[in-house]
Amino acid sequence: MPELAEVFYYSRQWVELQGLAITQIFQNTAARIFRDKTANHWQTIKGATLLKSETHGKKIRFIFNCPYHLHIHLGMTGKLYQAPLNQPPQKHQHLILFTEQKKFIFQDSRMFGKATLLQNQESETQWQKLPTAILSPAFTRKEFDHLIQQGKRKNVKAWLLSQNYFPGIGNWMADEILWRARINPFFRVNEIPENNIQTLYTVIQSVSRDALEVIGKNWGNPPQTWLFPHRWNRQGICPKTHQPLSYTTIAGRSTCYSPIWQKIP
DNA sequence: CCCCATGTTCGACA
DNA sequence: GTGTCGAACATGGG
Repeated sequence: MPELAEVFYYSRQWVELQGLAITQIFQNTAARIFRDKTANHWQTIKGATLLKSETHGKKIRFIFNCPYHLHIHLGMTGKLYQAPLNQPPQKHQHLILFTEQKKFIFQDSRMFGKATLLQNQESETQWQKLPTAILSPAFTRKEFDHLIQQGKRKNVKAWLLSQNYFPGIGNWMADEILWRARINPFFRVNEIPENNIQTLYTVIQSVSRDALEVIGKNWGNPPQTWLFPHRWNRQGICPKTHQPLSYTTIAGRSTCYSPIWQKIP
């Protein structure tokens, strides 16, 4: 489920961990989410305190006052939340950080997510190497043109889904972006009409911003003026044309678009 | 039973 | 080297 805004939302569910000392750790060590065995020093965060957390695209990291940082990727079904200490354990809770007051939980049924403990220096190095965030001032039109050059032969949807280029964009965001920019998802990047390029550049940023505003803060429901609420059932109606939406598979992902609105020239 | 799923990675192939 | 495609990962929902 999690894309840019959902990942941010979940990262905030652990915000109250900040300043609390971790008294105990529970790990379902057999769970696939621990498959990156870069460090096996999980017990060192026992007694540590969370200083801060941050997200970048779909990645989250937690910085403790100890030699290791916790990196989390939520995969398809991962979620972070807190619960009272006396709440009985639930299925698929693979990592639990206990404090005196509450427990902080990483739950993931399909286990495509990941939890990794990285030495501070290694964590820093990896974080510095991440691509330009869409909402950072460095995401300039010039930078965007560079990404267009790199992706020109690719299918536009596959290109938007590349985390190296557009960190945080996932399947529903890619569809929302192409719909708002009126670009047909079957296009290749170099087939995008010239006068749609600037729109696309703008829309990538506005969809990211809007998603964070609506979903990132309180998991609100996006308005009916977005493609979002119409794309889930197979009989959606385009809010622009009031005609049925089309459903197909592109780049191996389910794709929804409005055929007249996102017309082929 | 069937098909589908908001993610990523890897191998096969044109 | 490029890009595309399908499968795989593991589970639950309709």
